[in-house]
Amino acid sequence: MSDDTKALVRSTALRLFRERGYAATTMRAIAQEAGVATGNAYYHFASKDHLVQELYLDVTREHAVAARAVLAQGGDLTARLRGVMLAGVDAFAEYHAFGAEFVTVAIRPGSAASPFSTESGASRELSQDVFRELVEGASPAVPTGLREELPELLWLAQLGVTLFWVYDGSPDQRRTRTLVEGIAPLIGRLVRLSRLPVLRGAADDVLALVRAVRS
Amino acid sequence: MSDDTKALVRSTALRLFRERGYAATTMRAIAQEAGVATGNAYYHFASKDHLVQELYLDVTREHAVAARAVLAQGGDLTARLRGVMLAGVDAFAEYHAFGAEFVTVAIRPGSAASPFSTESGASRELSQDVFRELVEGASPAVPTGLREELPELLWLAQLGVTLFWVYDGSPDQRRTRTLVEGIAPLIGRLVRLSRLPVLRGAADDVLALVRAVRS
DNA sequence: ATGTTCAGTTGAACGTGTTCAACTGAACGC
DNA sequence: GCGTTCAGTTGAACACGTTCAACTGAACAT
Repeated sequence: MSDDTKALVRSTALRLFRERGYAATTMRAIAQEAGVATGNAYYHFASKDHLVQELYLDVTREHAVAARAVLAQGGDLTARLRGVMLAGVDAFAEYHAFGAEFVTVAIRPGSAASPFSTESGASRELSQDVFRELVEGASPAVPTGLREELPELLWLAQLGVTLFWVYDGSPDQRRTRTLVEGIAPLIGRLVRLSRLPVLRGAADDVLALVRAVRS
Repeated sequence: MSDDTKALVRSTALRLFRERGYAATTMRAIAQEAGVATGNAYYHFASKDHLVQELYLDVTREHAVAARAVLAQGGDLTARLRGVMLAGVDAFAEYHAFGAEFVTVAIRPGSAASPFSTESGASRELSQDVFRELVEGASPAVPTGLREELPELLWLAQLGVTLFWVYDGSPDQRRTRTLVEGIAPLIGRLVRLSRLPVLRGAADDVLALVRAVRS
């Protein structure tokens, strides 16, 4: 049946991606391993990028589950951000050997696997929801002025951390973990300070900039 | 002569990149247009990425010249940062249609064209020197604690702005310019505030983080 | 003159992602 | 039964980046 074939191609592709990475996994190998013709894989998935996109969806789902477990424990913004970001590093760890390749594919603006693409909508929503929960459930509560924009900013920060992770050659991605350990309290502190008169202006500028740039 | 051939391949490639973009410029087309065999192009340049790298070097040089003209006018950190970044947007503007492709190539960690690669050393040094001048020549002077790390941070910020620029579909890259107009005074303000007791801790954290993460 | 070397050059060949005209067979209408 | 349709499937074909064994010819040694 068609649906079976599609699922078979999908799972075969994901397995090979995990085993061999992106470049070393050829469309011919995927098709052969799945027992179908190359053209058939293309009937079900428009391109190799669309298959990678499926991998992202898997990983994002894993991360969302792990992140929700962290968020269930409560905590302040710093603790929650730290937990969610570290859960991300853990969820991605399995793929670090090929992470560079995959992020490369993801960052290509035209790519289906780009975090900003229409095709990635599902992963993106899933991931942004986690950050929304992160912000909304934090106690003490995040200042109201920031509550609306912060989730998206944190999601972007997570993308930045992931970009750093790609280039991180240290064992077990220690440097990325160090970055997270440093950046979470830093963001937490800045959010707290944003209510102070001296920083009020800067905070407003950030928000105004985000809004101006988005439209 | 060999050097002539190399220069010819180089200039032909750069012309075609400018005219057609990265993907649409094939190695065969470069070779044919230059009147040499395909293999000959590979004798002089290890890969297509290495040819793109030559384009980056050109653009970086243009940007450095424009940036130095801006810096010669003096000014405070905000004005200088704004000027240098806007000069960057202008220098890159010609390539915006294909910018996405090129940055994609650049960001691939293994790529010769990556801003962090050994091969890009020349462009990187050139560009980082500009930001060092930017910081050192600013008046009022940048706080001593920041003076050492800030140039590299600003260089990274420029990379971030460039990444944004890639995705910026607005006419004349208005949104990127808005981003620069907003982010320059923001950075300027934060640097000024970093001396205040309330922010002193956060500023130290940022520097400690940068150093911890770099090693 | 003749032989030797080797940087420079050639173009066919390889494996890749992707396309596409052709084929298959189950489902459906009559 | 029979014809028609079309989602699903096939594998050869295309253009690409890249490799490489073979060739060229100027420079030099004998």
